[in-house]
Amino acid sequence: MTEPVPYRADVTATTAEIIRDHAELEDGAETDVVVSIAGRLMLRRDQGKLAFGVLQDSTGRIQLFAMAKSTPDFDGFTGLSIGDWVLVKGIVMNTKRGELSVRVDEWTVLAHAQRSFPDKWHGISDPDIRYRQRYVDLWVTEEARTAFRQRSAIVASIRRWLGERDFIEVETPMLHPIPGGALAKPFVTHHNALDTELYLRIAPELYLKRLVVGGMERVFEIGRVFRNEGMSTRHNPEFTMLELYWAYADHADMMVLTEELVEAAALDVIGSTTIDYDGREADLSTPWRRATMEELILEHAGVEVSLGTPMDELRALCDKFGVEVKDHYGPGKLILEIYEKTTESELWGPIFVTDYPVEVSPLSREHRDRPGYTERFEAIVAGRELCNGFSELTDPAVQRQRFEAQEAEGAAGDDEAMVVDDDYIRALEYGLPGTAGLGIGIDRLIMILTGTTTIRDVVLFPTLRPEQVAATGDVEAPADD
RNA sequence: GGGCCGCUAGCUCAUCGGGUUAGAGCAGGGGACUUUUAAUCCCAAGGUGCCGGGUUCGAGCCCCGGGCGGCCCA
Repeated sequence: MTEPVPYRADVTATTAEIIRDHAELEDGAETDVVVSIAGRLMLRRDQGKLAFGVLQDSTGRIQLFAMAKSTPDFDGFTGLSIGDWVLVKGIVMNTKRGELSVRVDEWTVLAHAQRSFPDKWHGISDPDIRYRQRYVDLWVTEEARTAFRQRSAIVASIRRWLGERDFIEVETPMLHPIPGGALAKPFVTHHNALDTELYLRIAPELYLKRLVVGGMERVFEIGRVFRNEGMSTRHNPEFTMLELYWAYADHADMMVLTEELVEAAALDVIGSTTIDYDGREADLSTPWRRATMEELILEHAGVEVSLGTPMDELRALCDKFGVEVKDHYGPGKLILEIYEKTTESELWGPIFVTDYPVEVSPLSREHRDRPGYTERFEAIVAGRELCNGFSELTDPAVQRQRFEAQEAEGAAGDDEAMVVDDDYIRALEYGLPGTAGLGIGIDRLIMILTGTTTIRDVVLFPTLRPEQVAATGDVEAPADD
């Protein structure tokens, strides 16, 4: 047992409030304003019969000023460790050198830091420690605090914006009997009571569209999805997705909504539509450019392709560009592969890439003017794939064919292919009006708006290999298998 | 999965053509100091050099295997 800490503390002010309310205080002046503030002691400078400290709370930092003649247990105060939580009560004052301070007239330890805090100047530079011990990183890394505060603000802004437009927020299952709604490998788990396999959702899509069938004309969900795939600076196995569905609207409406939503979030949180990202600028102001996938392939790869292009020609192009293809790939898949290999990484955006082939878009409705293509778009913003949206496929018979085509791909070895979801088809049979859908990667959006190039810097606890430190007492060693 | 790079004290980093006892700052412990700003000064302490093999009279350093991380690629 270590020393007990108080159950509660009476805090009357934050450091930010004090700084805001006393900006004009003259050097050496004292006020009669008494405050109680709490936080961690981040720095301490003992000076004989005086001591200075820096207290940090969730809003900022302020100096503490202690005097041997007036601070109770002065020696105890100067004996505090960096990282200790303290409650300090005293007047607001300014030192002779003009540093706004709280005089330590009373103080209480709220918790002792039993472990040494990181270097007070360099902080933590080891990314592994930053991610594994976020509880320390958040104290010592200003950028981390800022990023997560902004993350919260962005999500709140999106919720508000959608609420103002009569979208209602829902929560659909994360445990799916059939993984669906995206082309991705799921995590598998087991439900004991039902004795059945369940999958962590790879997308909420099919449930949300069931809700449109159920009469929820404008519906959205912000939640975690899980994909059992590799990790990188832009992929975490679990990430946050916004999906929304809008009855009576089509993909063109949805592109307008998308660009307006992103613009609004940027203005709301960043205060600007111009962002610096990875040393380059992007202008998020509406409208964004729209171009078909094939137009963009022509621009960037210099080749003209379409679903009418002979298969051997498409295969030859894939070969030329170094794309690995499988025998069962149709022309739509080949065009997508060419796009991804030659064009996608060249795009900076914001831009809507439109008219994806039916073959690679099993849930999208066929384009009203271009057979074989869909009314689907993805947005590229600051070189990142940000979202995916389309006019939803509403015809149950066609949806069944698409699912079956997917199953055939699965049989051919594609482990990301979809399987038939009979209940979803049953829902469509009850009638789904023309509806537009959208999925936005919230983590990616936050990266773009906050200028962060690693998803791990916008996810509080990114997925890491489990730590295995035996004997140090840091982490229990896992039992041998 | 492949390539490159890294791993030294709680944290940030040194050290070397293989050579007594692996250094420093910060943090932590002692002490000095009545206006500091990463305060300063003095003292003491702090290490399985990621792990396991190998080469060598001698390995933190060279070689092999493994672990973890980063970046790039698939």
